[in-house]
Amino acid sequence: MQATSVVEALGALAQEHRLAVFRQLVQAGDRGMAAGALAEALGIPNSSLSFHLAQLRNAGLILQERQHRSLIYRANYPAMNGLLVYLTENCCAGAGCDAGAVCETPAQERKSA
Amino acid sequence: MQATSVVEALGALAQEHRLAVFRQLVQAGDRGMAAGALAEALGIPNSSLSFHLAQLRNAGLILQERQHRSLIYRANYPAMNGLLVYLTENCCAGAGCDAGAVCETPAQERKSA
DNA sequence: CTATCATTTCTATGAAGGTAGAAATGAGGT
DNA sequence: ACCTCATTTCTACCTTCATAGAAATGATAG
Repeated sequence: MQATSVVEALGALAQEHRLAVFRQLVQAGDRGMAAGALAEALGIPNSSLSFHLAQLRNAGLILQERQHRSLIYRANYPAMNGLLVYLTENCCAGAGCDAGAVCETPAQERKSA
Repeated sequence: MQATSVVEALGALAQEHRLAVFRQLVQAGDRGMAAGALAEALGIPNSSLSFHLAQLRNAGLILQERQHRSLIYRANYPAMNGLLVYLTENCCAGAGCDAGAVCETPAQERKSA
């Protein structure tokens, strides 16, 4: 991962609403959530939410997919991991720190569970 | 860790220079670095760097300590871990993701090594 | 107590980010 | 074809952030 995209990703997360959106999607898992559902769940006006979703998407942190009438958003887990790894790279001058992926893409719950 | 402080921490890191500073300190380990050394290493004017250091410090990501004439800065590893953990909390709707501390405070290199 | 050095605060200026109502878009259903 | 609904783009406003030179601070050494 590159410094520029890390800054973008961090900047995308460094905002109350966007952090809430991202976490909601992280917790929603592979199933994702529609823009409208997010807006209602978090109490954010549609136009504002749309702005924030665009930022998160532009930063590569979330993925968009149309499903019938709604646009479904999902967390991009590999991107999140890249971020975490970047921050801890070469950590502590090599003093026994293990920096690795924290969360792999969930595979075992494709619209079942 | 609380949402507000997470936003602050992410905001602090979401800037080219501050991210560079933080990584430099993460890599410097427990030994830390003086403000002047950082300014020179990263090619940032003193006054600008001071502004950024204050932001990082205010966000709780770095620690300050006077050592003779210089102010030494060190990464706050527990704070960093809190951040990483927060992002991955309740990850993937409980689909087998292990979110935990990635880097503990380095203990084995106190001004030796 | 004074000189010196590292660092911070002050200041002004320019750029970027956040908000939310209203209008526009674009896909689906009938 | 038409209507409807979900979502996005447009717009305008205001707030916050980044920058860096110059002056001020605060600690140490002599």
